[in-house]
Amino acid sequence: MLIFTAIADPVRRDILGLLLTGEKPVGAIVDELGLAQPNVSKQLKALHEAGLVQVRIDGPRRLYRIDPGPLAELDNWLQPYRAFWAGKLDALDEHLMRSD
Amino acid sequence: MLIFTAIADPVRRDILGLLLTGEKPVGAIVDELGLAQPNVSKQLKALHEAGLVQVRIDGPRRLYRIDPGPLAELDNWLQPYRAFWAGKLDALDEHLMRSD
DNA sequence: CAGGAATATTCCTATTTGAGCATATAACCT
DNA sequence: AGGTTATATGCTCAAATAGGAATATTCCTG
Repeated sequence: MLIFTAIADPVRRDILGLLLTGEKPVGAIVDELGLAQPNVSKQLKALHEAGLVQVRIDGPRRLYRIDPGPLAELDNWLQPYRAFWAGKLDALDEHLMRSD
Repeated sequence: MLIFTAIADPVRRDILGLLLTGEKPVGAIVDELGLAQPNVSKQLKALHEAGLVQVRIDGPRRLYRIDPGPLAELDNWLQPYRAFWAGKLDALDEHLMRSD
């Protein structure tokens, strides 16, 4: 699954948000999001296939954590567009630059 | 439509890519992507509803251009995750910093 | 105002996908 | 080994959506 498709789902974005504070077992995500466990597992599988999370086995638990690789790709995709919103500030920027 | 959903579609990403070089009429996008005109119009509508493009009427033509607002939001959403891939370079970064 | 070019809209269909539920697998403990 | 906890998988259904084809709308020109 592509990064773009992976983050299109709000549940998957919520999961990534939770993992910002560090790796978590599935159960913790289920508790915090109030969703059914099978659905959380399925979205975690999707995130894993997209390369957005990695798993670490800890006894009976699976600890999921963020793998930022695909997010860095997204950041890279975004790059050429940055000129557009940066450009909106050009007039101000150049004014300030000249004041230096 | 949310920005995340809007950029999940490859055709819509292609259209945004074409608009990087400036505003274009629908026909130009149709020619360059080799897609049927109604489909291009539909995806442009989706992009417009997502706030990703703006339209300017020029006679019988509609000139579409990028509106970077939602992309800036995406950039903002990405922000907390940057620490993760930046962190991967910390060891190297700090090493280089100390060399200065 | 008639015709033609550019674009939008509608209808239909096939595919995808997320949720719910039931069930299966895996690991730990005694 | 048996029971319990943690997680994954399979099945089915309903909703969303992209594409194709036909049609409608808008605007310019003569």
